[in-house]
Amino acid sequence: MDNTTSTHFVRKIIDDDIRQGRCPDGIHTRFPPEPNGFLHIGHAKAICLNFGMAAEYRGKCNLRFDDTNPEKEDMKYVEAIQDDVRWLGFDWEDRLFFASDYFARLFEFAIELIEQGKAYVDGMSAEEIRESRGTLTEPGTDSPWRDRPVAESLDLFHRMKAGEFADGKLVLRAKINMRAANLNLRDPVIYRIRRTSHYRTGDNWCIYPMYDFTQCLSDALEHVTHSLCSLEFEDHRPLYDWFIDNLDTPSRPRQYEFARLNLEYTVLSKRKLIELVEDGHVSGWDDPRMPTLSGLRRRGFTPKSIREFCERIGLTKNDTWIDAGVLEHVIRDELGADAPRRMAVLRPLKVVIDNYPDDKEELLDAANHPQDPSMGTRKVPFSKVLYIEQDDFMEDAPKKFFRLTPGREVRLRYAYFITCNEVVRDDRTGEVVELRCSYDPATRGGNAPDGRKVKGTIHWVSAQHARPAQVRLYDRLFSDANPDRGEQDWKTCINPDSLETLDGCLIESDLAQAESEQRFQFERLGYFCADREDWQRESPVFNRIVTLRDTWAKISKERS
RNA sequence: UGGGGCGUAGCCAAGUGGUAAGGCACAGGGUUUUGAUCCCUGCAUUCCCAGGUUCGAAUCCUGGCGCCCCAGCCA
Repeated sequence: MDNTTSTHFVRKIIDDDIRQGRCPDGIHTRFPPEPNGFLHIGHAKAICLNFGMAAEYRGKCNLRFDDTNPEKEDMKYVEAIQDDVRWLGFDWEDRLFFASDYFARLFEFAIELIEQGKAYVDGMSAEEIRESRGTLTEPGTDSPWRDRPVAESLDLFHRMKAGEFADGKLVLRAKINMRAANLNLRDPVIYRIRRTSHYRTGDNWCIYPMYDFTQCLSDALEHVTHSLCSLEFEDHRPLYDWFIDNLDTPSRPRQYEFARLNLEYTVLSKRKLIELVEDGHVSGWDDPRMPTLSGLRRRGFTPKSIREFCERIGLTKNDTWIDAGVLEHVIRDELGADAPRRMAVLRPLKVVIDNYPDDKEELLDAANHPQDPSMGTRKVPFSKVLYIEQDDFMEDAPKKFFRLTPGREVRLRYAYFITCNEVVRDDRTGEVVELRCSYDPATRGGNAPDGRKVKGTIHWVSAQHARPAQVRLYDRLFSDANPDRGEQDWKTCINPDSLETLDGCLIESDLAQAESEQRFQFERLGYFCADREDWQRESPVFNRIVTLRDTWAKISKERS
């Protein structure tokens, strides 16, 4: 295990700030989601960073909903987001905030700006504003309203608030510099009229502040010391600082930017995730194939594994694409150590042990975790008719196949050595429907007293004791590592085989007693989780979280 | 042709003038009643390129090149 916690650049900044005595009251961060969608693994990176730094430096981290756009936001998202942050393992204590709670303060700040002659009410249309903004290479031009008297702007702004103007008729703009090389400084709009009911403030307001104005001032009001955001806001930092420098704020926060996460074989843009949900490509925000936290949770990922993932991917300003294998690795690593082992047969093939008494049954000892005796053992019932995995039998087996094949002996895990003597086929289809085998009573438990070895060990269940279950096999949602690459529409590379539902699975009987969200290793297959939504004792449903590493699959794939 | 960032292995990532950490992936070997786990071993003569400074450069200087972001009354 990797024990080198990196001193990434944010830690260095904080260390330096502390050393220089810039944070006398400790460090204070915040996670500021907009409640317009569900949180995904990319947000987890930000959450772990913000709450993580606060915890590490014994500071505080607020949860603040950045809800300044009533057209997109909704209460159902604020609830889902809180659930997800809590599930991830973080606690904002009594510091649950909403930017919308600051609307009155923000309005006052705007007045303060106008009074200083640093903001003005503009009467140009959205199109006119866009045209006068200039381009990347050409400067913008001043609005004819730019030098409107302070008193007039003040009056107009109050009347905007009072609802005297139609949507889009007027805006409040910061008076900075229309010729600035940084477009964000070309007199940005800071308030717009939007006669839309807000999910929290209702119809109290018909003017709403913009992000740039809201974010920095909210940070200042909350005494945030380190405002961590993603790289696309780097260009906004001068604006962030401009508001703070020009207003009488209770504190002086600083913004720092890091690169957002890109993960192979998925998409992490809110717009695209919404589209996947709304167009029915997935069953919902919590579909186990989704990179959302609720999706990962339903799939069976643990909060700890997500946190570990966020630790491993590092924190820099580089554009990064994280290998899908990293996520698989962290969950295998955790569950490999923690998950109790059970046997389950996903695609059953009937096996009859001819020389085993018809009505006999016995209970065999099986370890719940071979590497961790403290997890104990259990009794597994054995009888004449069993089921094994179809993949564990091959009629014309290549040399390297060391599972069951006619005439060869294998071990049934924790049970007996068996030999396949006869293959029974369906008369019409020719399909193998049953294997007739014999067992060696001396090999009870899986060891031969004469010391003979078998190369293969396979899992099994007893026909009369096993319970039926549905198992859902998940694969990556996209067939291309980067669905946005090239000209193609990202939706053309949605993997049509990302979900396979298996209905005739047979599981050890005690698995049917599991609680929803309980995780197990199905030996030789992978890690599985009792579905959070659909699990029922009468009809168990398991989701495959991830397979075990499978060298054989690799070998057999190379052969074909 | 503007501004802001970023370039160290297939993917992440340390390193800040003293001779390229670590993880993932991959390959080989050992242990094994899970083809799993675990354990070894290998995996950048070179840090985007080219010059320069220096006894010594991924680190400093100069000049190139490449990639990402910005022209919402979104965040």
